Amino acid sequence: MLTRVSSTPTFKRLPRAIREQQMLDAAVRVFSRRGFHAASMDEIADDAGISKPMVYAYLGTKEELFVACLHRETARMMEAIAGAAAPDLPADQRLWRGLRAFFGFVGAHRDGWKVLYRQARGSQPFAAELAAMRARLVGVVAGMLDHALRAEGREVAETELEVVAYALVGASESLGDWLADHPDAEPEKTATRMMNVAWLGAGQLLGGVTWRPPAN
Amino acid sequence: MLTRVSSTPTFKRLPRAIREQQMLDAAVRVFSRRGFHAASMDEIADDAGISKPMVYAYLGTKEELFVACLHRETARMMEAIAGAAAPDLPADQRLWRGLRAFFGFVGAHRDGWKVLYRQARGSQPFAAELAAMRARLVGVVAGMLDHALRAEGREVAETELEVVAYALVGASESLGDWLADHPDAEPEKTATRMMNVAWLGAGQLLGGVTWRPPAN
Amino acid sequence: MLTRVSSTPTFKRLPRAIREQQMLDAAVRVFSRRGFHAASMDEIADDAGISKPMVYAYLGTKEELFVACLHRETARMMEAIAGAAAPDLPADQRLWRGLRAFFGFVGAHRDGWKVLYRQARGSQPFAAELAAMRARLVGVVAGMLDHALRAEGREVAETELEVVAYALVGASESLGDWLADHPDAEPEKTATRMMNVAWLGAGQLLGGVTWRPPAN
Amino acid sequence: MLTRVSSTPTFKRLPRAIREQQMLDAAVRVFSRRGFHAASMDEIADDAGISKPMVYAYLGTKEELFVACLHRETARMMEAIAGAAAPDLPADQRLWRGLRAFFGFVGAHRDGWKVLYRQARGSQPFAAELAAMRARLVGVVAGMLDHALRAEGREVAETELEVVAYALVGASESLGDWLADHPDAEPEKTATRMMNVAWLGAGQLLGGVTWRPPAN
DNA sequence: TATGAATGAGAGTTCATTCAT
DNA sequence: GATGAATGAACTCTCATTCAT
Repeated sequence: MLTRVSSTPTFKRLPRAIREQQMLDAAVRVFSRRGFHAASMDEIADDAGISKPMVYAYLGTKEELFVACLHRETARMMEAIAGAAAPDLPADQRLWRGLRAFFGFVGAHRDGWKVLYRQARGSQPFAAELAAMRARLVGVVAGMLDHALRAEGREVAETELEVVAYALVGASESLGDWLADHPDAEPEKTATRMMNVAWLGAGQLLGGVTWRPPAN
Repeated sequence: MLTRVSSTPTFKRLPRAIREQQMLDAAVRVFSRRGFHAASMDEIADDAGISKPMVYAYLGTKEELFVACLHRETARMMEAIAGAAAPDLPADQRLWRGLRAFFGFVGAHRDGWKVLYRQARGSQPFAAELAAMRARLVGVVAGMLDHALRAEGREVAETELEVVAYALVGASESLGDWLADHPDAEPEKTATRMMNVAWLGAGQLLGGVTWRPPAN
Repeated sequence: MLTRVSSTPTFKRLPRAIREQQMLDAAVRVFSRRGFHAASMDEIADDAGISKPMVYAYLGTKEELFVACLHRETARMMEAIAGAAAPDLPADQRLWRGLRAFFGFVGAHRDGWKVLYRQARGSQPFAAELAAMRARLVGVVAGMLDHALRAEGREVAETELEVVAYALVGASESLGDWLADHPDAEPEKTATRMMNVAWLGAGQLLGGVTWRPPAN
Repeated sequence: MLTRVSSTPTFKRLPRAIREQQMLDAAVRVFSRRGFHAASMDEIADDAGISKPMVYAYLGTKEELFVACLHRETARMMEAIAGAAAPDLPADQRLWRGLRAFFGFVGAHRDGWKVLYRQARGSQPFAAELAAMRARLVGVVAGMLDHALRAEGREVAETELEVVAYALVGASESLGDWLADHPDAEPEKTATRMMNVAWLGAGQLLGGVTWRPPAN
């Protein structure tokens, strides 16, 4: 029930760009708290301290609003990672810095991460967006592995590489998700652990060691 | 007058036990297709070929229905895995069989998997259920690693082990998710790949090789 | 949700007359507990230890069932009162015995009374039934007053009498209602108090004393 | 093209305060017509000439809406009575004016009265509200009696007084209910009759005359 | 620019009632 | 005589979305 509240208007007539960021912040918060469907435009507007029609005027439909959140968070994350893993570093350095940036981002933007990882996934309209981002990540990781591999004069089928990369990305996502739910966990430590699993496991593969299923 | 005779008579008045399974099947299908919120009880009832009130009479609320699905699918999956990874086998054998069972299950019950992995996760009321299952898996995997480790006279802090196990489980889940979306992919092959990453990576760790973050 | 319960059937294949009374008992209980609308045929059948179709077979529609309850309780109450207030007694004796019987009935059949007084009243389909019963009571009371009056050689317009009688009946109903809600109250005492108000007030009127509104 | 001009434009976009009153009016009408359970929010919205969501937005749940009606009508009635029966008048004057105000209110707000008297009573969630109002009335009446009594140097046990007051209030309610169902009845006349019963009956009691049950 | 007022459409849930066995 | 299985129809409540000011 709508109860009348005499609210002291905090800031009015803000320039559009700022209002939009406020709204996106609120939307990310609410989507992360409730999930896409359970989130209501009312709550988002409230949380942004603004009236519903403004949200529609600036960011459009609920779906469009979610996509906008997705875009912003995706961009932020990819930027953070790309900025850290400079392509001219040696492979292990790149991987390490990438992981550190990734877990750093998750730790600093837990809400954004939940939106990205938990809401977008599985909801048909947004899965594509997410898949694209993951594909880019997988590509980058596969590239690193391939590079390191060639440096040692070895070569592995592309599919093979991709699955390994996919598994590494998946493991990182899971650990990231775990991090998002544990406010006290340290991103840096988590990154180190992931690096251990990733680099050593991959390293073996790259070194030519392979496990093969038994005959039966 | 033309009387239609339906060659396949839609069976009516079925005993409860059967109807319940039909409903759960339908529910799993619809939840996997739409997600929890977007799924409507109407669609589930329709898909089960029965009227809505029966669903409520037998399986209760939408939430309770979802939990029932969750239970059934979780149980099925854990059974499949536990049945395959007999505890008296050597660690690598257990891991391998467990993974094969896991990917086999995902391949055979893609809908069930989506419900488990994509819907339950992140939706507050169900996350706990899921987390419990994952915890059991992580525990089992950590146990395997620990066992293998001790066999070689080595030891690793429990937390360390758990994070590694968590990463392996996470990677498997991601690969499972990927499998669920690629109808043509072969579960066995996916299992093999995962085994490679897991066993080799873990093997290194167990062998005492460790990666350390650089000074800066 | 319908949960399967393996119930040990208490008595089966009872003769119709008994089953009907069981059902009416259950119905009165449930209607009194929940009110007409909030009561569900399911709960009534359950409370009677019988399946729903039997209720329909024996007592018909929910509305018909309620009317049946109404009839039975009304008849019981009128019987109790009529049996006590023999027409050959002096007026004050009749009034006193009638009141005692009335409050005795309410005290002994609190559920029945609630059905009568709280549910039937105001619900269009049943109000008539109730109004009829009240009319009979009012008639009896008015008759008593008239009789006593004539014995003293006085006379009062019929309308006048009826309103007084109506007020007395109303007061008794209210006190009855109060009694139904206070399990520890003593019916006899309540009857005495009502008798005081009724007999003295009426007595004055009958004695020719009248209160008149002031000029303004 | 024929453009219709509605001479009485159905005003739209009314301010909240007005709409709320319109809704309450409609709700009282419908609740009185159908009873709480049988009334549907659809019908109430229709009757108010507005869409359902507005009702929910302004007045909340069906239950809350009913309570709001209850509050408004209770307040109105108590105000009418309290305003009439000024405490500095002699007891009989107060009683008379109170009764006149009461029956005047019932005559003028028949719908409101039905809601108060017939729906709220017996429905668990609202009975308390009603009981509170009745308790206040009973208290006031008992106070009047006590006052008049002491003026004559007499005294009666509190419980005794309360039951008498309760009976008087009950009688008035019943007469009020009768009035609500008889559009042609005159409130003033009904008040006079009630006053007769009340004042004379109470007067006797106050004068020390008492009726006692016979030995048997 | 900004918002209170307003609604169409639909979801979950329950219930009286009836078959078919 | 007795019941488990089954449903059409309502009803409460919510939400994304849009006017009109």
